[in-house]
Amino acid sequence: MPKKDKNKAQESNGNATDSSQQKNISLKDVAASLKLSPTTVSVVLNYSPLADSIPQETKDRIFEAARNLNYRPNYIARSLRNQRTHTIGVLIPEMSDGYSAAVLSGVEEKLLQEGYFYFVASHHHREDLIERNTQFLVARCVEGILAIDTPIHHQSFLPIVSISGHDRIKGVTNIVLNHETAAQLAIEHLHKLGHRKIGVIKGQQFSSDTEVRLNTVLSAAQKYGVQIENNWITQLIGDDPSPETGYLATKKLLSHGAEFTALLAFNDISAIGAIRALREGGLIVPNDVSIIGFDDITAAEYHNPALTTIRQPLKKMGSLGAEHLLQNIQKNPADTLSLEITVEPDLIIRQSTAKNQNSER
Amino acid sequence: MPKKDKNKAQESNGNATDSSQQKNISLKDVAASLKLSPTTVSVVLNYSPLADSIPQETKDRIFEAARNLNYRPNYIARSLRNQRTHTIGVLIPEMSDGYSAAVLSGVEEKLLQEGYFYFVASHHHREDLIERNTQFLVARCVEGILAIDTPIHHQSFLPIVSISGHDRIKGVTNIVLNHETAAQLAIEHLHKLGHRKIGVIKGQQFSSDTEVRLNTVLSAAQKYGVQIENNWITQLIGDDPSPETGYLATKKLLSHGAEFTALLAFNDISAIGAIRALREGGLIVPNDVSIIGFDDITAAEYHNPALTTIRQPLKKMGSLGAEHLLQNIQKNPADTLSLEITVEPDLIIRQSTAKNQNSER
DNA sequence: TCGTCTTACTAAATCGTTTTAGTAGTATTT
DNA sequence: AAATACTACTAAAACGATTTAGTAAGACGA
Repeated sequence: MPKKDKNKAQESNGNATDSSQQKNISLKDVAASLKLSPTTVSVVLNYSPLADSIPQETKDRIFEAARNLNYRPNYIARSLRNQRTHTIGVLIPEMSDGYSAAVLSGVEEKLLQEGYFYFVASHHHREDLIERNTQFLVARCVEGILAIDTPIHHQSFLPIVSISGHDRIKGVTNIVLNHETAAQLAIEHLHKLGHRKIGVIKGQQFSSDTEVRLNTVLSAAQKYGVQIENNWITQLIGDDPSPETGYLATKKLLSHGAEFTALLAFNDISAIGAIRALREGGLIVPNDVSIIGFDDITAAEYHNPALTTIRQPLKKMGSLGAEHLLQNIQKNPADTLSLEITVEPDLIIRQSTAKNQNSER
Repeated sequence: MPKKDKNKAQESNGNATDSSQQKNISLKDVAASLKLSPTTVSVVLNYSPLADSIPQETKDRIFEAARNLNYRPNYIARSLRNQRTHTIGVLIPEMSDGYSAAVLSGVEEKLLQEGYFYFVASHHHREDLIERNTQFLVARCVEGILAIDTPIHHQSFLPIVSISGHDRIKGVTNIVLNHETAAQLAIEHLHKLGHRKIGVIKGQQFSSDTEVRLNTVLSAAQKYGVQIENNWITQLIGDDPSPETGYLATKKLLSHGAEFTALLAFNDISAIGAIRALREGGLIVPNDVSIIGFDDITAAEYHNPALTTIRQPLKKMGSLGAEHLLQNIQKNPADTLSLEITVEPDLIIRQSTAKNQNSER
């Protein structure tokens, strides 16, 4: 009776087409094809210690059958049983602003390495969407949440890691830039070039870095004896992710004749807008005004003039964030303490800053 | 015996802290608290037609209990039972190149609207990673795959939509730019400005648009009587996503003294690199050479000079792709036909192109 | 020879839902 | 007054894995 030995999968697959056709093979099918129980097959395929007593010969048969039938464990069933989804949720303000994407690339690399996937949800700086998306992610059974440049107000039963967030919440790990060093690098650089009067473009209200950035810059300025008058400070308005906001902010600054010799922009995007506004005002960068950006996005290097900027290690911040989130997931939620991890900025000198040539001002 | 009426959830929650503490409430818990069966609770909460015979009063009690206990159905259990994950997989070359992010923002918007989430996996143009990531996504039980600028070689039992892909595979829906129009817009624009000798920067070998882009440009050039010599064509080499590749390609072009008056770059990134190379070669854009980019990434507008470019509606391509993928998922896999959906490019005129002033060449 | 150990497995419970197939009890029809 | 239909539910199977708690058969020791 050789016919009877034919296994199920082969029988069900009438014409021998390529592998794209057949219905999914379950553990039960593999077990049936071997006349073993699902239990045995499961423990063997999972290298469970329970399989210690199973003879090697049987194990080999099981592995072979699994291969031949192209058995792929059903992730959903496994997740249900094990109460692990190996999935995390990522909250970002905006997909297409460059910043989030840079951080995400670090996040992705680390997560994939560890067998995790992630869901992304963007909230466009709207509080209600942050709340809603968080709930969606929790409903999807993510094991933790990574909040990129996104304010987090309540603590949660899920592990949370916040990247460039500025709320101190119990149990939330923060990945932040060393803002003191960043401000110091910028001010020191301009000071060395002979600038003593500096204008500043603040970030938008909603941007989590806005406040620290300004404060650290002001105290660094004081330390170096550099002058920053209140009316040399302007602010980005609105959530347009293009340089337009920086352009408008700088126009306003110029309109009341501020007399700084260098300008410190909130980020590279706004620095680019600022340069355009200055050029339209007849001021050449860096000859008349030096300008320094922040972040070091790709465009910074290839802008004309190439931007001097304070680089944030965005990709690294992403992978660090992912790493700590996974650590917290492993841990008992009770003993995850609030941690703050600081990464260091770099000063990248290019062509948008130069020696102060205004002997007068 | 009033004590006995206390329901489970209240009992288990010793001290009345905020909602962040309690363990998850299951359907069974809700049912038990009402002394009903899980069946009844399930049909009512799902508005199943089976609930028709349940009196309104009972329904109200059920809804109320669900609210009070803060019942959230377990997505995993539901997915297992219904064989639907409401999750799709997205393949991209690179997270941080701007292009993918722009498309993704359209994808995300559409998917979230329809209650779907997505997993992203990037492959950095490596065939083995494309293969591996696809398998990972399938193992995660995604309902379909969206391939962004990613070559797809085999058909699959899963619905696939390809955005800017160029393989025609049975059952795969393609979202593509109208490349003929794009080429025509570019050549026509340069022709109108008096340019008759045009250089071209081809894309990398691995980029799916490379071939069509060149072919459509060549035939448009022929149509308009514009000259493109073979040695005025250069190619991007390597997978550096920065303008460096465009810079190097253009250097090479200049090194053997090509005499074009306008240059058509593969994309905006390479156009930016090209401009730098030209400038270093003593050629001013657009006075000496006009240059036209492709894509219209954000940086294009704020570059100096602002780039004239052919805009691809990337976000729209993303949302169209997502839309069609969801449609194919609804359908019977047998009757999804190979479809090609074309989107239209726009010519965006800025400052990198100008009238041909080289009377001689 | 009885009891204990080891080997090589398996039955059944479980994760949290949805769905199929009932079942009492009452109301309506014939 | 029996047959039928409706109301208001429930028990149990199913989705596809993992894990707990066995069991039958043979080996070994006292």
